[in-house]
Amino acid sequence: MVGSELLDATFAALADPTRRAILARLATGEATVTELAAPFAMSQPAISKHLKVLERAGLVSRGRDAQRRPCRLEARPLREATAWLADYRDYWAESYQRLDALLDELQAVDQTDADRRRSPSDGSRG
Amino acid sequence: MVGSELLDATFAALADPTRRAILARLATGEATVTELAAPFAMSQPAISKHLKVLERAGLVSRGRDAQRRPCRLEARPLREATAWLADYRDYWAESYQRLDALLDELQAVDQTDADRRRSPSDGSRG
DNA sequence: TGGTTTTATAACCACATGGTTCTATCGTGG
DNA sequence: CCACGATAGAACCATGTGGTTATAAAACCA
Repeated sequence: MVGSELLDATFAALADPTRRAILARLATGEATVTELAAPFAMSQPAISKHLKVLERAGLVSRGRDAQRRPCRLEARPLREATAWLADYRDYWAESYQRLDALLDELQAVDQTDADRRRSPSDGSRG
Repeated sequence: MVGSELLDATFAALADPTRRAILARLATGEATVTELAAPFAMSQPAISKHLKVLERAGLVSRGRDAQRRPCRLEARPLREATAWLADYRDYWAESYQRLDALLDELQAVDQTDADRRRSPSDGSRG
C-alpha cells in the first residue's frame, strides 16, 4: 500500500481553483451537480469532469437521490495530505532551517493570522 | 494578492512523486542538481525541469557556488498549503461531518499514528 | 588556452488536462 | 406513456506536462 498515488491524486485534485471552490461549496453540505455547476461560468460536463477527479482522489463520494447524484465531502485524503505536509514542516523546523523557520513563523503570524481567520472561502475563480 | 495561484502552483508541485522525493532529499540539506538527479532513473534535464516547477511554486530557492546552483528548501508555501488544508479539516469537523469526522479521527490514530511517526521519507518513486 | 564539469535550453514526442458541444441514459412526474 | 430534468459520456480541440536527446553557456582546472 504505497499511499504515494493517493497523495498524487489528492494534491493534483487540490491544484485546481475550480475544484477547491467546489470543495468550499461542499463544505457547507451536500449538493447536486447542477447546484455545484451554477456559480461557475462553465458547462455542466466540465463540472462533472472535475467531480470525477475529486472522486478519484477520494475527496468526494456520491449518493443517489432520484435522478440526482448528490456529492458529499470525504475528509480522509485531506488528513493524509495534511499529515504529509505537517511532517515536513516539523522536520525542516528541527533541522538546518530551525532559526530561519522560527523567524519566519514569527513574521507569518502578523500577516497570515488575520488572513487565515476568515472563513475558508477560496475566492479562487471569480 | 489572490494567493490562489500560489496554492495552484504549490499543490501542483506536490502532486508529483519525483518532486516530493526531491523535497525529501532537500529536507536533509542543500544539494546541487547533479546530486539531486543521482538517485533517479531519469536525465538531468528532467530534474532541472522539476526544479523549475518547484522554484515557480516558491518551494525551493537557488544559490550560486561556482558552476553549481545549489537548491534549498523554502517552507513558506508549505505553510500556506497546510493552513488551507487545516482550515478545511477544522471546518468540516465543526459542521455536518462532526460525528463522522470524530469517529474517523479515532480510527485514524491507530493506523496513522504509527505510520506518521517515521521520518518523512516519501518512498515515492523507486 | 583548451578541456571538463555543471547546468539550462531547445526541439521533439506521447499523453494528460481542462474546456467545449452534442447526445445518450436514467428516473420523475404529469 | 411521454416529456422533462439531471447527469454522464463521446468526440474534439488547445495547451500543459513529463520525459527524451542534443547542444549551448558558464565557470573551473590543468
